[in-house]
Amino acid sequence: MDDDEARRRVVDAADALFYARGIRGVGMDAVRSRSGVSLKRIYALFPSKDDLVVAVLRGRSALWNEGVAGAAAAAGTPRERLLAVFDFLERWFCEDDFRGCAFINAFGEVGGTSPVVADLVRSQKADFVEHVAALVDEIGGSRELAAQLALLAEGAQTTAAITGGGETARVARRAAEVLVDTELAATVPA
Amino acid sequence: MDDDEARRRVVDAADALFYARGIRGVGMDAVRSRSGVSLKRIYALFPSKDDLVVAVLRGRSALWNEGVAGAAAAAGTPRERLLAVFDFLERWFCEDDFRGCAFINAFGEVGGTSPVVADLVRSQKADFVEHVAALVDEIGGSRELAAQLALLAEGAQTTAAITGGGETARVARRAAEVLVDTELAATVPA
DNA sequence: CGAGTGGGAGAACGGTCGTTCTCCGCCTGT
DNA sequence: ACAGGCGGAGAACGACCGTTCTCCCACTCG
Repeated sequence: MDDDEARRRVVDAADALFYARGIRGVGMDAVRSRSGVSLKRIYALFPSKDDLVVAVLRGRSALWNEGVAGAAAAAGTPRERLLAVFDFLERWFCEDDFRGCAFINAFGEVGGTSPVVADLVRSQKADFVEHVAALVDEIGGSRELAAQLALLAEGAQTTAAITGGGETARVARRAAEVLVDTELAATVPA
Repeated sequence: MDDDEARRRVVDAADALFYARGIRGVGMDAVRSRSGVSLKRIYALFPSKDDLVVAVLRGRSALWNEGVAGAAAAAGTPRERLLAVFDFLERWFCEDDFRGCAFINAFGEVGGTSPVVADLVRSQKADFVEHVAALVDEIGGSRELAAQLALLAEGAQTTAAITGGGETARVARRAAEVLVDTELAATVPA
């Protein structure tokens, strides 16, 4: 097993454990058992648990950006591209191990004491707003509309985490449609 | 100092500490130092840390319900009563120690391992949706509208926690106005 | 085939956790 | 004044944490 493979296994194991039990709720021994990589090797790859946490969040970030971009790419019209994020959320919410947004969870748990995690979460959320803003721009929407849609997406994530169910994503999508169509009607009154 | 006073001090201290550093990030010694109540007495009042966590969340729940109801009561029209929750959020977001919704934070941190916390958070969020639904009912809105407004409020809380700033609440409020007015125009087309 | 080395398993270490216990000073009742 | 017990301070305890270290096996290279 080369370093890349070991790294991947460790990050995957840590991601699943952190996500299920919280960061402080999992010890490095648990990461070792699940990944099958020795403690010595883990510490050779990640000098501290904090570094591992950062690697896990970076991985989540890449996965999220890829998923959101993919959902947009698969849609036809600019309006559908914008709303596609909520379809992506619905698929995600229905996964059986769904437990909310890992960034929000991490921020709530250690954001107050770990500046590196707090910054990472902040930049991830800022990236998301930028993504939405770019799609909103395609239909001539305002930056405020982008912020509103992002709010809906965040709310859907936490609500789905707590109350469960993919219906939450559809509720958010319908709200988003109203906001989008209202803005479109106002700025381009046919 | 009687038991009620001691209980209040312990819960207040624990609330502030848990909120700032996360539940697992604060030891019982820290609760003792901040509350000025001896460890022995704390354990006489709360048999375990879990019981203390539950008491803290119940206190937050009471405070939240009271604040939300107060904001609604202070507003004039039914529409303003419904939107008042976002004004309440704005005032809250601007407090300098604001760090998001304690229920969401607790759920993310220990919801996966502590069923009692998970249930408490679920019921708190369900109560909030009921509160919104009652206000929505006053203006003849649908239950879906209530869910959408709740989503906006949740999203505003997490977004404000991460990116900071009370502007988030105003963005959410304006989105809520669009949703409310659209529904009103559809069901009661003057 | 035999010396050297890299990596695995897991013990060890210092620290902190939640919880309990010990000790002691102080109030009470008579 | 004095016995008795209540409650406070904080030491003690066992468990677990993040991190490091030791030991040993297995493989490489000559």
